[in-house]
Amino acid sequence: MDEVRVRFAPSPTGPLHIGGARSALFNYLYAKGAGGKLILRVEDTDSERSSRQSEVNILESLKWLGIDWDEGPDVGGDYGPYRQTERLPAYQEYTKRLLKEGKAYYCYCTEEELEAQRKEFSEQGELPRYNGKCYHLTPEERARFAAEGRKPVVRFHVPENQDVVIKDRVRGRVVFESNGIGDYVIVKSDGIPTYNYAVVIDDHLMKISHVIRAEEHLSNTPRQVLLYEALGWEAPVFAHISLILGKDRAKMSKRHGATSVVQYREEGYLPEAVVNFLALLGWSPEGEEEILSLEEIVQQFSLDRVAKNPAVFDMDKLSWINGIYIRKSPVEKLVKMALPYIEKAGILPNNPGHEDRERIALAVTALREHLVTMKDIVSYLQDFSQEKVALENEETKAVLREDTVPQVMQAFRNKLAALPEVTPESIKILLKTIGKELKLGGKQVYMPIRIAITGQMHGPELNFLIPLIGKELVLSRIESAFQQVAP
RNA sequence: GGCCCGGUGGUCAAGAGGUUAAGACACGGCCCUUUCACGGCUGUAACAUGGGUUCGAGUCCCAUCCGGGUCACCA
Repeated sequence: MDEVRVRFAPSPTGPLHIGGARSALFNYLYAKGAGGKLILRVEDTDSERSSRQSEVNILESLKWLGIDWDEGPDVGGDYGPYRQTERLPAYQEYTKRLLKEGKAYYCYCTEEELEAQRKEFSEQGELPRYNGKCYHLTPEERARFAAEGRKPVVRFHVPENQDVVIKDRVRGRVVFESNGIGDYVIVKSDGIPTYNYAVVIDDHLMKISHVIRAEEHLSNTPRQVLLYEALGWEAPVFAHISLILGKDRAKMSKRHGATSVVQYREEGYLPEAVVNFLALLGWSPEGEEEILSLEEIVQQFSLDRVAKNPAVFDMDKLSWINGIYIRKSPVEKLVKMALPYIEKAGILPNNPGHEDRERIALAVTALREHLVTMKDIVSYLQDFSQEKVALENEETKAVLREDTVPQVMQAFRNKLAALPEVTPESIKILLKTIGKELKLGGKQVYMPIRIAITGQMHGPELNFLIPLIGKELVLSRIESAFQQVAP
């Protein structure tokens, strides 16, 4: 069997979309699993919207996710260049051939004329498509239009009454009728090929064996297949994976929240978590374990287990997976991840010293079980740096008014003040001692202290919390709490 | 609207004619925990509808309904 060569071919018109990331991932998984190559090709033929900035964003997002490629605009390869705008001569050659063989023709229709045509078709209740008018142009007419200064496009002449068959690895055999497709533009008036044309030439020239892409491209595929036939080339194997939908079951878009990979990175999701989640959208492992590393997914991945139906993007599950990865990560790594958020929030100086890092490490250990994303750590930290505390509700106040509270708090304050080193260990002993000395257990000791320090009935373990907030703040916070229940 | 794809619990998703119709997230309960969370156990909950084919249909066929995609000198 020939070498497996797949490609991810984004158009650099914006940041990498989460759906694009999934397409890239599936291509990567398939390539790796088959010992093949992943090619990255930039489809920048939309000169209006393409930008280098977007291209950089896409490459960086992919790298962040851990998806790497064997050939591409940055690393080169034997089948370059890997940007379509740098491949113009290649397209021109085939355009000439198609023109010569009468399989394509120049079209001089203006936008107004096309608009009028479309209108006419739809008024007659017919499919609004190109009527083939310029196909019949005589050389004289063409010359006249050219003399007028009209810049022509090149249209592909679609053969009539033909079934166009697509062999799709996930959908099976899909058949379209050629009559439903009007003659379409393959080269724009500025000489740049359109998507449907450039993909075909590039996929062929780059020896792409499998085209794995989103389902939205399925309706385009017959146009491409027709081109393969006209050029006398064999089409690659297609695999159209279903779309990712938002909560309302419409294609994922901005109004569904974060759609770009960078947004997830900024929100504090771990790349391993995003990749794991994305893989599970449309693909399922054979076993029951769903928490899988990229390597494990590569091992298990198969197009046979890719679902046909679209998948709703389930934020809850992503959060759950991210939490799992946060808990799995070593503290050091989490500290490193947390740093940018903390710096940005201005909680700590920009070049945190050893002590600050210690403190963050403490925060991470105290909070890791509670975090959904790494960004969440900021609001906890901000809260813990306040001098005062707000009692959450009436219940917390009621607890602080209980009879045993004064003696507990007095003991706590005294012992804390006398404590030379505030560490999780020393606090743990301190709290135990209070319980023993006062012969009070459980809630009677821990709850008032917790409430007096945080204003809330729930939260991380006290022995972490107290060193994290620090002796001074703890004392001032306690004071502010009791002011709120003073008679 | 034409064409195309799809339709198993709220969500993801196993299932390749014969199963008590997996599992995961979410939700409820219990346990653990001096709180919450984490973790463990457990529960509620699904084959869109109607016709066929078959001894037997979630699985095959057809229709209907519903959802989505696509119909550009965007990709």
